[in-house]
Amino acid sequence: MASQQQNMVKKCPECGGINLFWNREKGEVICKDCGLVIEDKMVDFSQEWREFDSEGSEKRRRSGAPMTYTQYDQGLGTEVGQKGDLLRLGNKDRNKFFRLRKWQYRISTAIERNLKLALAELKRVSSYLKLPKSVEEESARIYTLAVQRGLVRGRSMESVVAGALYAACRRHDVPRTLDELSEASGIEKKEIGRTYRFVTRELGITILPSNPADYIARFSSALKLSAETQSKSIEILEMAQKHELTSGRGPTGIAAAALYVSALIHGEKRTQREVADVAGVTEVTIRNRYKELLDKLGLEKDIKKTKKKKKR
DNA sequence: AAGACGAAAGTGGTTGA
DNA sequence: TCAACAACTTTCGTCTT
Repeated sequence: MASQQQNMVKKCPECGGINLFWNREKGEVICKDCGLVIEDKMVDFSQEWREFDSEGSEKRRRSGAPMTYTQYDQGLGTEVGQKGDLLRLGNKDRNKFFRLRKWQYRISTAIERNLKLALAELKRVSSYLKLPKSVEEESARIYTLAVQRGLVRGRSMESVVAGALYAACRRHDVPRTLDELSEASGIEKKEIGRTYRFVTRELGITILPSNPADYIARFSSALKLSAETQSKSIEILEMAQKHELTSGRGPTGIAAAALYVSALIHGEKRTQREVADVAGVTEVTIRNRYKELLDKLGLEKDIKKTKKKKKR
């Protein structure tokens, strides 16, 4: 959880300058000395407050007691308001009772019902994808905000749930591909992408382009590759980034190609088809990236070496 | 026969006038 | 708002192992 906050950038890795500018809108850090855009894992923690401030001051009371967004009533009781219960309560609890009822009163029944259904769906998809609890929480929060803003209108509930999950995955550096979300939720890929973009834009959530390296571990284990192959592919990725082969390209394609090359080098050959399937890209894309990697990084020798070794 | 490779046409999204 | 554009996909034919 805290890992994302730990590696904040203090110095520019390029020129060592400390004159850094944090662009909150884009979630980027820019070095004013050399102009380098430092891509660091960064989460904008500020918008949570902005969202609630704009809703009204009374909502800020949620700071304090831990609440969970994965329950539609946020962990508070649902049967608040039964008059019979009130008589049995002491003074202290009576205050609590009034607070809770006041809280609940503010939530219209329509939103409540929507949330109840949506969060059930969210949990279903989340457990299907084996997502960590933190991501589930985050996506539930995003969805709740979306509902409060009326962003669900005109869109299917399921697609917004999928969009929120996708956004949460990206923010927590546990990326799932759109294909995986699509399979788990039964929503079309482009629909998820659309609502994802819409929701994040409307809520002012900034999301960094996902890092290809984040995919490696998952793809690697899906292909049953060795740990050496895995770490080699990370090395390849780092080299590729230095040669500016990664910008503008789909991260999954790059990760897949790096893994494919790495597997060749270590004599753990997988077909392009196999790698393409787990990465959710086509063989053609892998071929293109693969070719670029060989051209710019001069990896041909390494591959030839392992071929010769095999013959002996 | 299966996998690797490459060309051509199509798709959805971004960008710039 | 529309057209140009880049990245990626689909499809299909050819070459290699």
